[in-house]
Amino acid sequence: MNPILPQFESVFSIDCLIFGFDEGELKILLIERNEEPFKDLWALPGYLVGNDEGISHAAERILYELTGLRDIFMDQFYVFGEVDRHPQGRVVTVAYYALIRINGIKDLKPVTSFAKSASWYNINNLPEILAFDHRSIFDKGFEKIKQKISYEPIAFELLPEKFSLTQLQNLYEVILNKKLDKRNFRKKMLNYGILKELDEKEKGVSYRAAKLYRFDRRKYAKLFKNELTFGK
Amino acid sequence: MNPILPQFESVFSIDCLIFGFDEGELKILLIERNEEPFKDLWALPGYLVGNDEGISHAAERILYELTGLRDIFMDQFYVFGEVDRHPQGRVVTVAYYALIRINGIKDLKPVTSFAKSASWYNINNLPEILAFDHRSIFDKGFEKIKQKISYEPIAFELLPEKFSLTQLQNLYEVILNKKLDKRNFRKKMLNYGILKELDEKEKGVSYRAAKLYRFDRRKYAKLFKNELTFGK
DNA sequence: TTACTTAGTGTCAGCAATACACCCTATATT
DNA sequence: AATATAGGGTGTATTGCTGACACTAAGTAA
Repeated sequence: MNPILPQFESVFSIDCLIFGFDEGELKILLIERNEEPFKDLWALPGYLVGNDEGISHAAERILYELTGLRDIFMDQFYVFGEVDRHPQGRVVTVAYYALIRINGIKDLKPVTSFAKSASWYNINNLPEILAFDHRSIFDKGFEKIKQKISYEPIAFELLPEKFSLTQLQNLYEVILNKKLDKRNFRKKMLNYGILKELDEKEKGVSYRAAKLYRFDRRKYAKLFKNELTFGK
Repeated sequence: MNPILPQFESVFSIDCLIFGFDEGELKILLIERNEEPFKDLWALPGYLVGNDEGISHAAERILYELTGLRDIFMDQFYVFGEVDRHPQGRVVTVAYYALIRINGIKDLKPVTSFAKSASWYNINNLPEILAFDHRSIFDKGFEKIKQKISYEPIAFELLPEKFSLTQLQNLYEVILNKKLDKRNFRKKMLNYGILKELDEKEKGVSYRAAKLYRFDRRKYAKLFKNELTFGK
């Protein structure tokens, strides 16, 4: 029943937490495995690192192969290296998160043979069981994102180029898992001075259209002064 | 000149940034290599992870072998996995930082054969050249510590159990690399309510002795509410 | 007793964080 | 044309934290 796969001594892999924000929901991309072990279970997309391939290169390659996307915001956040985390040998995995803009690309075709499908899951509604230790990887990565969103402008990586303040606030609310006050949120965001107000408005809504903004990377650089809590 | 060492295909190692605070200076522990490659150069203490050994276990073991210390505050902070970072093969290294209390243990005897000595270096006065990519590892790790000290109570891991506010402030100043105002620092620290004032005073000083404090882990738990910047 | 060295303390101003509720505007419906 | 609907957009008062700033207190050593 369980076909014996080639045994390996010690290899590295990359596993990716690919976050996307769509229709007010924060989602991650999972693949349905088509191979043992954990055949038919959902897993984080990931793959082995080549023998002559740098870790960060591998991460970008694997993301590209799965999503067709390049130049994506991604960073490693933890290494999972317990001896028994892979039933067939020693696999140390470097976990990355990636933040992508889901525009039209909701349904990604799995490119790799070991997956039979890929789909987006709301982070509050993941499959009960994930393959390997992928549940812990998710937990740890989501924690990081939560922390990071409070002091780095990662939210903008998840939104379209042009977005409304309401969209931005929704994203913060979903990640932080709490309601924020609309007036305070806007005051604070606009005060940072890192948003550029555009001459455009939302389209296709059946109510008053909201102004659109763009993240101003240039101005953001200035904000780097507030890195540290202590003043004098 | 350069003896050929056994070639390996793909292994992983741990490298440790071991921070200590002593006599008002922040230091890290370096070893002087006794083996090629980079013989006679200074390097971060580290070693290969065993084939049947978990990453975190290896980190603790390696730290123990080098310092004789257990139950130390340590955490991984980054993986360095470029193909050419080790001249003799593919070595992916998981970098950890560890924070230890230097009490009497200033001079550690190297336990491993590949080191001929170990010593503490002031972080502002490291050797010009470190082995491998250890300089980048230091830079990245020190950045993390800097950030972390502003929102997690890691400073206390570096101080003795009982410490004065002046000691604590010195440590912050050294890590953040700036002078802090004494009154503001004390006000802020004491307001957090995570310090327990003791009935003891400094001893052996030739001036007015300072009150000693202890970090109150229990009360700290409460402070976890301030994790996120947004209130309502 | 004096000199020296570090410990220890309070206030004010400015700004950011929070709490809170109503009118505006674009579209869809009748 | 009038009305309903749904989300867009706005201001103020309070409170608490941050940061600037300088002198006295206490202990030791000579």
